[in-house]
Amino acid sequence: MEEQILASSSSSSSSSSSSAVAAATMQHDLSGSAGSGGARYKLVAPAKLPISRSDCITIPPGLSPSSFLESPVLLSDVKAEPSPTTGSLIKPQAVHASVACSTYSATTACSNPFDERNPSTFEFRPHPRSNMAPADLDQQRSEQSRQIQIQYQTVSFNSSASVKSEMAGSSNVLSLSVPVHTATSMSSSHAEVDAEELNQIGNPNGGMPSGQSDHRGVGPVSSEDGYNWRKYGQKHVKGCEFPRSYYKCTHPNCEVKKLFERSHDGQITEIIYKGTHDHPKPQPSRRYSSGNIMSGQEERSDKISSLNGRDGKGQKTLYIQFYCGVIFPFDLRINAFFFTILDKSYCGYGQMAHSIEPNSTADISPVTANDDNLDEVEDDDPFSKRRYRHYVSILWICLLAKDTSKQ
DNA sequence: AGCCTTTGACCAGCG
DNA sequence: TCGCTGGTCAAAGGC
Repeated sequence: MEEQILASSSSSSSSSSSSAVAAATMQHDLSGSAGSGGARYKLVAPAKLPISRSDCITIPPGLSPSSFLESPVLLSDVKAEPSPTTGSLIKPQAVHASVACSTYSATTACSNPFDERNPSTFEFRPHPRSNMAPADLDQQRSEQSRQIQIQYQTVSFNSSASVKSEMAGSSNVLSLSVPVHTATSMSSSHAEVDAEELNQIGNPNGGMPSGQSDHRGVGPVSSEDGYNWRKYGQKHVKGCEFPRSYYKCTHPNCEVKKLFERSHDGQITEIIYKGTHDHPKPQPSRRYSSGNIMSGQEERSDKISSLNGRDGKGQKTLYIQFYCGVIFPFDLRINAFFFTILDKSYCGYGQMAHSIEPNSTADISPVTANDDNLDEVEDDDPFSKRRYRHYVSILWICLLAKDTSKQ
């Protein structure tokens, strides 16, 4: 099998490209961080990216992701909904392109509105339209000292569809390094890569099966790229600070392998994919088993029900997962929008830890797009301009939270 | 029972 | 041939 490392260190051309970027800018620079004492990562610049910032949908200054919640959305079942990126619809080229562009800009929007200076972390600012009671707001203000924070997990951008096609043409091996700021209290800091859409795109946690440094059996430590992987070896490679783990795709006759290096604190420092899946992603057989995908209704209700949980210390830990998607008025005949999740990894996965007094009645209500917008979708006039005013809109969804407190 | 991780041993390529 | 290295195998054990 011809194998070749793509996106390996640093092609100068990529570093000069403004679009190349994302991944590069999110990489921790290893070479110069020897004295930092922090996590060190191999610098693996992305391959040349065919997309450029200017070509993409851009988010005007001052516009927060929450603004996109104005977009109409049909989100009864995100997973099942046919859409250009779920693979259940044949995607017109134009639409495909817009997905790729939106992907990029969405990523940009993810970091910028929260903290442009530090793409790795941002503060979570509850949406003003959230159904938080005034008392809750007061409490929220009073607790600024323990402000809700989300550790934002950055991932490489070379997982755009455009990149995929370029990569697929030249090699079936992808190597990338991803700095991942994992939530220390949860093994499931994960970003997800739609591997079926993006084929072989590395994802830190994403592809992370239960690693040896994970707490086995605790939390979703699954193959977040949608495929199932089995670890078949681990080796400490010379020159590498951390051991390298070897994984195989568990699908019969699938020869795809992936390697990744993981630091002691759980951070993924390098991922290498070898081969290409010649099979669709397996259906998740159980929660967290593969890609932690459940039906939208099921997942939401599950997370909603968990919102009120607290641990023994009165600490309430919420895990908020951001989704970013594109809405396509794909089929006017059936009066339906198709919401396509662009991949959570583009948007980040964050942990929000929020302290709530045991006796407090304050509960944080999730900022959901679907709640606000379903009514809009149910507009009487199926062809109203209002309905389709956002022909292609980026939508941010805060898909509720997961509480890790013991029930 | 099945699937997974762990881990030492084994194998192949290379200088 | 030998030693080194990266990759893989497979038994054992956990979940």
